[in-house]
Amino acid sequence: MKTKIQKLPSTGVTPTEQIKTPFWHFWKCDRCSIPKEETRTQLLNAAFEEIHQFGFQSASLSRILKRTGVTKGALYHYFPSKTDLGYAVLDEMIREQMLDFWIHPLQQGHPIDVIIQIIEESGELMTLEDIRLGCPLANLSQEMSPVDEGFRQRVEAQYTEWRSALGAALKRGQEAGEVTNDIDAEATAVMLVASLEGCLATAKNAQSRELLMQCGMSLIQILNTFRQKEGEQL
Amino acid sequence: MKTKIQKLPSTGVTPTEQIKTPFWHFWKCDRCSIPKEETRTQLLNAAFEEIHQFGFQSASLSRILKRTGVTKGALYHYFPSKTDLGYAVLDEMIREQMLDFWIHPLQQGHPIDVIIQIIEESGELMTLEDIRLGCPLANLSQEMSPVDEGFRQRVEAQYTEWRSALGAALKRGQEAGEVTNDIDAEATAVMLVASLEGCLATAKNAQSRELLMQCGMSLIQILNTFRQKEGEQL
DNA sequence: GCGTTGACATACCAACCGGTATGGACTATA
DNA sequence: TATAGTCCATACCGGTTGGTATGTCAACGC
Repeated sequence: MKTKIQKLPSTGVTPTEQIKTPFWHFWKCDRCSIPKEETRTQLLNAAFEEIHQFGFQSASLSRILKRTGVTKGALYHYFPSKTDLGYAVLDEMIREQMLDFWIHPLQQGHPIDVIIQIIEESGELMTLEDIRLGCPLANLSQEMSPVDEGFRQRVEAQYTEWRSALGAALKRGQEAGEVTNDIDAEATAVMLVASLEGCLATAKNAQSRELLMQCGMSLIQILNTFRQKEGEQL
Repeated sequence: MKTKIQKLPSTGVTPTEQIKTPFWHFWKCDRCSIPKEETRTQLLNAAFEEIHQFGFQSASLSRILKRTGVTKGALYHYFPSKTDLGYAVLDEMIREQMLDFWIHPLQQGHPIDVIIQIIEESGELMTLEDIRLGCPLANLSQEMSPVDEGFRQRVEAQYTEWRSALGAALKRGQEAGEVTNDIDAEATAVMLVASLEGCLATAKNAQSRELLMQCGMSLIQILNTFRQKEGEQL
């Protein structure tokens, strides 16, 4: 059984600032759960930020080294190449947040309620900077999928996991009589992920929270049409 | 009044191959309407392809020059910088196809029918290569919006135009009693563009036509719920 | 004929890129 | 105490980048 991060008792102090960051915000991994800040972790964090800002191909190793104060020798001690550094960011940092943010919450509760809640919360909590930089997974996907097969497959694995979790939740909802049988759970999951990422991309280019909210609201409206109407359980 | 490209009388010869390429296919501008292949046009075409493949930042001027056989002197004669070359691709090539593909068709007909038709046609007509490379507008948006304000604004202008055209069409449909008044035309337009680009991005990373179709079908299903039900015109 | 202009061509540049070779400090083990 | 392995640090490398300075040459105006 996996332990999940819970809301801490209000001590008045914000602890790791990792608590209130949902939705497309799911990647906000910065300095999350640092056992000790070893060189590798530092590099991973800096690489994440660099890639998030400039994309992978335009990410500069020397800039990463400058940020961290780490030397090139150290970097190439831990990672055989720039590409592998990118893979590590994808596998270790981005994936972790995806799990916390979507996969785990989707495992229980009324699926439509859960999804809507994640959307609403996150729409409010995202900073403009978050909006401006966009979803790291989507960024890497768009940039790297035609260029590097390794990236493509890793990203695809994460999207597949996301879609599966959504699809399973919807199907569970259908069996529980909470979700209409009019929809194909799997196809709807595909569409939902696409639309969510599309909303993020839209807001990113517009650098507009308003557009993000508007887009989210339309999605929520659609989600509500997926509810099983009262009195027509099979 | 603008003249539109029509289906040519069937002479058995494919004329400019520009005819059957709808939907997210809308950018397929390659060698479209060449008055004479002057150097500038050649550069523009090659730059488009290079950027489409590698993204703008990783697009290589020397590779563009190699492809075209044009020299660097010529390039810098027509374009003051790499960035301006990118702007030109955006403004002259991508925009043209956006107009042909979405803006103009949306100006008449039953809006929902028109949208569905574009989706269906294009889902079938896209090649795997098209899917793999994704929508050039979305690519540039994702890559450049956080990095270069000039790109961001130009891309945003095109998205705004697209959304406006969709929103206007939906509103027209509402007034004509074809589209339900339950939806907010503008918000729905925002969501539609987001979802369309999301579908494309999904299929791009998966390199899967099947996923594209699945995603498109879900969207079409949603679009159909926007139809005004019979007998409840106000 | 003569100067100007547009349309290139050639050569060159500093900056930066990812990557590597070498070596040294420290630690754990034999 | 010798040896091996980990964890880096420094110096260096060839290749590529976007950009520029200079030159050429035909066309055109006068």
